[in-house]
Amino acid sequence: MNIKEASEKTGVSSAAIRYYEKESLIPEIDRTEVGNRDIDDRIIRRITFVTQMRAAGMSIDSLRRYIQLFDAQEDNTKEQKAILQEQLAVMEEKRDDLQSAIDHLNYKLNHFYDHMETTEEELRELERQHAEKKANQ
Amino acid sequence: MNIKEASEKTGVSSAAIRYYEKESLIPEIDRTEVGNRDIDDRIIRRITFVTQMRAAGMSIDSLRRYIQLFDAQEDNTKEQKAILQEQLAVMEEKRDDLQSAIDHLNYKLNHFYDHMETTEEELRELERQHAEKKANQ
DNA sequence: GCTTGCCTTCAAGTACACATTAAGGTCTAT
DNA sequence: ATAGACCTTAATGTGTACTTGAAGGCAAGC
Repeated sequence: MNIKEASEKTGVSSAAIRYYEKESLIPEIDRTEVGNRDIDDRIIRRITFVTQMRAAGMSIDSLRRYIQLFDAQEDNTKEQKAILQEQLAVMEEKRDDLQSAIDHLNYKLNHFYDHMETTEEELRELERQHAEKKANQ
Repeated sequence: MNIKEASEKTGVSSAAIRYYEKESLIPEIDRTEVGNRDIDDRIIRRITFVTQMRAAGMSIDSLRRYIQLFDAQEDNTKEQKAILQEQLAVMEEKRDDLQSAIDHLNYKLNHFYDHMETTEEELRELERQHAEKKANQ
């Protein structure tokens, strides 16, 4: 499969696929005789994995670190698990934040009045959370 | 309240507050006699609103458009509601995507093997979704 | 009167994640 | 054999969302 077909299959642009390869987010891709990339299903799966993690908010840099660990020969399953679990925690927090914002918007929609501004109670709660986060650092 | 206190209260940097004002995400802030910003709770609430929507993935540009509509004199409640509802839909989709990725990672953690790559079935499902999205455009 | 610490504006710099362009190679069809 | 549609690398450009730096003003404390 050439890069264009891979692009169409994954929804990731050709330029982005080359970029991912260069940045070691996906393995080095085999080449045809004339030097064109020949992409197989293993690569497609890796691209798809990258896309999912990117959509979930993982940065190129974090992804590279994880993948390098993964590709290393040593048995670092524990470390890999830890990283996955860390990422999972980040994503769950993101999801919860998103849910809060959704609740907030739903509230505003239901009480459609002064809806652009946070209410006093909400503000106090947010301030409390902010202070808490700071204390946790 | 000066800009530094406002920054500490909201967790948004002084520079970012100035930037938000310049970009009309928050109203023009009152000044003291010497020209320093004097920030009241109304502004704090607006900053907090912006922070929430930003964290939920709303761009500066979309936010500005929404806020400009809101600040306009005409009665455009319906339009505002529509925009809020649109944003709500975007956020819910984001939350669901995030949940899918979380499920995916959890699965990988539980079947810790070949976990970096998407399975064949998942791949087929993703391809299906991709085709569907394309068809919807 | 000088340092410290806050503030101001305006311009320029930065990080991320690609996208685009340039210059050229290969393959297929007409 | 020339066009068209792919491909390659390398360098440069782009948009977003700020951050940082320069140059200066104001007020308090030593």
